[in-house]
This record gives sequence, C-alpha cells and structure tokens, in this order.
Amino acid sequence: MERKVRVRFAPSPTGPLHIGGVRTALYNYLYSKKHKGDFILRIEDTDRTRLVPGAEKYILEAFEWLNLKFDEGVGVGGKHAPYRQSERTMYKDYALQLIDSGWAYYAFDTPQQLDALRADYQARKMTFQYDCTTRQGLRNSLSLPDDEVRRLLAAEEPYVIRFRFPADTEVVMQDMIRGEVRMKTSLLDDKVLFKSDGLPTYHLANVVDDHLMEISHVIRGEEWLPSCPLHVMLYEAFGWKDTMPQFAHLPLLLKPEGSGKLSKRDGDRLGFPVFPLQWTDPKSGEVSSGYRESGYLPQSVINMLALLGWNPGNEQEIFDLDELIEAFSIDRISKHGAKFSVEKAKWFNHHYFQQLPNPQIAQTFLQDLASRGINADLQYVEKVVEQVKERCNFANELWDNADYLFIAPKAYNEKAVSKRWKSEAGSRLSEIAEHLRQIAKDADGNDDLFARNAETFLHNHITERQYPMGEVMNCLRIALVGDTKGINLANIMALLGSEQTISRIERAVSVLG
RNA sequence: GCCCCGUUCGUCUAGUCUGGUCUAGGACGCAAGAUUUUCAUUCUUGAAAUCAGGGGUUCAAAUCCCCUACGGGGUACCA
Repeated sequence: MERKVRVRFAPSPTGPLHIGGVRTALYNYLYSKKHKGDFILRIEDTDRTRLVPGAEKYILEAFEWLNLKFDEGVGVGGKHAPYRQSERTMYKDYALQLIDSGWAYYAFDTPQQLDALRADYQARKMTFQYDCTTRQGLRNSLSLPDDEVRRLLAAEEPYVIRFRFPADTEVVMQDMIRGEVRMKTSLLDDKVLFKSDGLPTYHLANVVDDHLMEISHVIRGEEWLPSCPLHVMLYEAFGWKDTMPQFAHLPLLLKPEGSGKLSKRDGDRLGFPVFPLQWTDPKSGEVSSGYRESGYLPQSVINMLALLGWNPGNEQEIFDLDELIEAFSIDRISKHGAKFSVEKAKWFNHHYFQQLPNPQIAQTFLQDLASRGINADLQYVEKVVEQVKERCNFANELWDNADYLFIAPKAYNEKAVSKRWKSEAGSRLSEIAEHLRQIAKDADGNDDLFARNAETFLHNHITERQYPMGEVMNCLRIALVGDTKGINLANIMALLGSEQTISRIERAVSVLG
C-alpha cells in the first residue's frame, strides 16, 4: 500500500540554523514535493538548558528567505499541533508504557555517581557504558528490590527512564542511502528516554512524534546513524513496526580545508558564511555572517546546497527549485561527506545574479549609493547596471566596479600611471580635450552622439598623428577612471557625458602633467 | 578504546548495484589563447585522479571478495 509521503525537518533551537541543517531541510523539502507529500517543521526543544532566545524565530525567517514553505508545523499549524515538543505532554505516558511492557526501567543513579563511574573506568583505560553488562550493579528498577523501587518513587527521588536493550539480538535496518546496516544490541547502551526534569530525550520524543505525526520518511544527518538502531527498537517496542518510517542518513558537510565537520568558526576564519542569515549571539553579542547579508541569492544557495552531496546523474548544474523537485531522488545522494567550496558558491551566485532584471538590481544599487551619499538618477543607474553587472558575483560588488561612473577619480593608480602615462601624455590629452569640446558643442547635449563621435574622432586623430594607440587610449582611461580597468571607453564617455568627460581629462592633465 | 559510516582530478562529482564501450566524463578553481586597444565577463584549449594501499576472484576489476591504512561520525539526564 502506498503511504502518503510526510517528512519533517526537526531542528533544535540552540542557535542559528547551520548551513548543513539547511541542506537537510532542503532534501526533505525536495523529497516531499517530488512525491506530492507534506513538509513539516517540528521544533525539538526538549533540552531547556541549551535553548537560545531568538533561535526559533531565526529558523522561521531563514526558510522564509529561502522560499521553502512548510505545509505543517510551528508557524503554520496543522492537525498534529502543537509542533513544539516542549508543548507536547504525552511523552511520559509512552515511557511508562515501555516500563510496563518490560522495554524500559527506572534508573536512580545520580549524574554525579555516573560521572564518578566514568572517571573511574577512564583511569583504568576503559569506557563505562550503562548496558546489559553493568545495569545489574547500578541503582535501577531491574537491580533493586520492588519495594525499594516503590519507596524511591513514592519519596519522589529523581529518576530517569532508560531503554532496556536485549542482550543478544541484532538490529537490522535498511537505510535508503547506505543499504543494510546491522548492529548487535549487546554493544548498545541503555539510552535515557525520559529525563529527571520531566522531559523526554531526543530519542523518545522523536520516535513518538514521528509516529503520531505519521512521518513516512526520516531524512536526517549522518550523526544519527549510530542511534538509529535504538530508534528502530523503539518502534518495535511500541508495536509500531508496520508504520515505521524509512530512514535516510545524509553525509555531513565538511570544512573546506583540513578535516572535520563544518563549524561556525570555519566560516569566520575562511571568510564565508555558515549560516543562512546573519546572527547576533544574544549572550556574547558576537555577529556571524549570513548568506543573505553577504549578497547571496536564495535560489543560488539552494542550487549550490542541492548539488553538495547529490547529483542528477547528468551534467546539468543549474536548477531552479521546480527543476530540483523534478530531478531529485534519494538514491543519487552520495555516501561520503562533502567539503564546502566557496568558489563554487560564488560561481552559482554569479549565474543567478545575471538573471535578475536590471531594474531590480538598480533599486538595490540605488540604496547602496544613497548610503554612500550619492543621489543618483534611477534611469542612469539602470544603464550602469546593464553594463557593469556581468563583472559582479554579488550586488555589493557593483560599487567597486562602477564607482567611477558616479564620482571622478580622487587619485590615479600609481602602477597604471607609471606604466602608461609617458611624458607626452599630458600634451596629447589636452589636445584631445580641445577637440572634444568642439565635438560636445556639435552634439548639443546628446551624450550618446557625443560619445560616438568622440570615439570616431579618437581613432582618426590618433592614427593621423601616428600616436601609439594603446598608450593614448589607456591614458584617457586613467583620466576618466583613475585606473586601467572598467567598461568600454566609449560607453564610459556616453554615461559620463561630455562635460564630465572633458573636465576629468583636464584634471588628469593638471595633476599628472 | 569500542561501534557505525565512508575513501575516483586541489574541490564537488559521473562511472560501482547489472565487471569489458573508462587510454576514467563533467563542473568549480588553475594555466594558456581569442575577444575586450584596459580590467572583468564570455568563448576555446590545456594541465590535473596508476580510481587510498595490498591481496584475491576472473580471459578481463574503478567496478566483486578479503585485509590494512586513512578520514568522518557516535560513544551525555545534547540534539
């Protein structure tokens, strides 16, 4: 029987959403949409000590920016509400149910006792594990006499509820990416399901909620693979094996250099964002950069992330969201971790930046200009954008590539000058300025006409006088731009207009001689 | 330590299941050339992986099996 595809993204609001988390969410989204299913947002906030104010809001905002819409969940609602685990109160009943059926037990050991035990084992170069080999010697409802357990419970002694792993079975699970994974239960530890603070741990809450919310596929990071046998056993213990979701454990995102998981620090160190949106730590005030603020376009981030660990099997690399949905499949997800590449991210953004309509880019640029104290005309800015955008990866590179189209050069690049500005340059340029003044008069305020005529004139003039073409043209460029860079010279003159063109030449002559 | 997962150009990866068409394909980056009388874009070309290493199986192995090494993850009353 075909079950409706229902997947969830279940972040913990302990800080800003990591870019690896965004990729996990994206794969969930793509899979659900591919199969006309539901995409659910569940907030897993059962660890009250690690809650960070603002984190949940941040998550919501990030998905809004990325244009990934949830069908159900926090911020959306739905028939399985509430979707915030701290607001769900049914977990303890399920934990008790497991105690009744013998799959779990009460444990009264204090964290201090366990810490001491771990230290003790450590000293003997061993690792303590709360499992089938050690549980009899510890303080729990399996080792203690019944009346003692009743007494402790009645005395409201703090306890946790632990899963009781059978000693000699093997859990066999099917992972959609890795195939069959087997694990001997004797090697597994009796994980805490329910904490002494009255809240469930991830393992319990996750399984209960996935069952209750009718989740069909669990697509999550590889860090969960080792605890998946526990989850499978929990489904079995609850008698939910028939509707257990299918699992897919995604490879991790690695640091661009060296080895290890991509972390917040890497971004700061290597100069690229690890978070979708900028984040200010509420405690330290530390600011971490975001893709959005760094000028990345959401569709570019999505495209880049989709291809990091998945590929369509052909050579297509540029995908919009609909194309991704169409092409996506779990069996084309790679098994190994992927190192993040800043260069590739930029390349994607360059592509998507070029697709933006000029008026839209111009609007953004206009604000940037305003912040620099430049009041420009929108029509003019549009013309500039049209000519300059192809050399930009991001909107915030516009200024560096177009500043000379708004303000006259304040200084002249020394290297360019020493290379191109020879002793004859001054006299040649003043001569040219002279002629340009006449051409300007003839063009009568038509800057395009002026630029066209000026271009023809320059060509003829330089040829006639047998001046070195490259040298003169580059000096002209230095005069107008301040450097040997920038767009086509005639286009610069057309944009600047005759008056500005001529005055810049004259100024260069007076400054550089 | 123990457990789990992985390993193809610098990076992301195709190819592995269903051995031969792989003298291993593409992309980013890099280099060179063309265009741009500049710079960038763009285009063309190129360098770049003895398929982690070793041992099998086979007429034939990147592809199947075993071992080793290396990398990653887990080993919490965190998720």
